[in-house]
Amino acid sequence: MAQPDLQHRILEMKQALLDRGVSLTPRREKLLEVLIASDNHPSASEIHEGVRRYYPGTSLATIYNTIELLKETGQVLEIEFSGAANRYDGRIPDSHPHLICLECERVDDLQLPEDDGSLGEIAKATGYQIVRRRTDYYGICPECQIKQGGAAPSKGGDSTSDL
Amino acid sequence: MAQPDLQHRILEMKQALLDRGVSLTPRREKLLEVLIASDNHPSASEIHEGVRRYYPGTSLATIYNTIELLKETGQVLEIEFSGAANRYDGRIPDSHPHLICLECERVDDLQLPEDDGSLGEIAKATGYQIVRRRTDYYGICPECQIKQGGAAPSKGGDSTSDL
DNA sequence: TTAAATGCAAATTTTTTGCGTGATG
DNA sequence: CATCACGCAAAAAATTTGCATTTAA
Repeated sequence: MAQPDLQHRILEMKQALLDRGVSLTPRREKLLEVLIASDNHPSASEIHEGVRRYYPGTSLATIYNTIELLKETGQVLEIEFSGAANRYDGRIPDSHPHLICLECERVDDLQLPEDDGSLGEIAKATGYQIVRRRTDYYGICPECQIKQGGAAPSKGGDSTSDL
Repeated sequence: MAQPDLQHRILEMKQALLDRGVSLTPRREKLLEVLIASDNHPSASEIHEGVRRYYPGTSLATIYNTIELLKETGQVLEIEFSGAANRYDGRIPDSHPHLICLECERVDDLQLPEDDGSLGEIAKATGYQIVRRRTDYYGICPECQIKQGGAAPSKGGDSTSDL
């Protein structure tokens, strides 16, 4: 759970905060730990609960406040949702695609590389100055497929091509 | 403004609603018109204002209600945002990429084709049953670049490769 | 006349903000 | 002692829901 690269990420984030001139309070350090330890892109509320186990008095506003600092320093990727709470990716803070389960709301990283070359082409074709890309794949995760009574996901089942 | 294909889209949407068994009330017909007439992916509130010009008593709840029907019949694409209102694409209701201006919040369709073949590969690689994809490019639109005092967008300027 | 459509207002949810207090360098 | 961190509570904003009424097939 405390893999070396995850520890390294925590150090990176701490350094980024220090470089920005803010102080590393115990609550903030704990927040970084909780964020990085989570396997599933936690929401602000989930981070709050995690921090509260160690600092029960912590308020949600402080969580949002610190997340804002992390966003400003490029140390966390905010995955925005409309009806639901936003989710945060501290392990890989740069834009990358995600898989989102419509059933259980889990968010997984997608490891396949994106075609970054197309960004330049799109800028050229549209005149937009492009800052970042968001790509999400919405579907049903393997666990939820099983729960729904379907056969095993079988790694290559019939993917709907509904889009 | 009332291009033939746009008229056709309205007819398609009406038929889809009828097929679903709901009635085409005047308010709903006007909503379709407003949605399709808008060049810039209107929000529920903007649609509301448009409908209100003809039916002043219309409530926002009715707008949301009808949008929900359109979503259920696959006749509108909802582009969700966290801090801001969701936007709706009735002209092209199937998943396709969008360009979103961080400055003025305009939303443009991106015409470049997406690689749909990769959906199957991703399903195979992850076990997810994939339903749809969302791809958004966030940046600064040509107009806002000019307003910000930069040189003309020049169709191919330095696109930031920040992501 | 039965069910659907609608307006209105309240409720929900997430995130932000204002203000006062306390810790810290 | 001046600033930053923080808790608390209120505010904001978008969307949903409950309920009563009107409309319409």
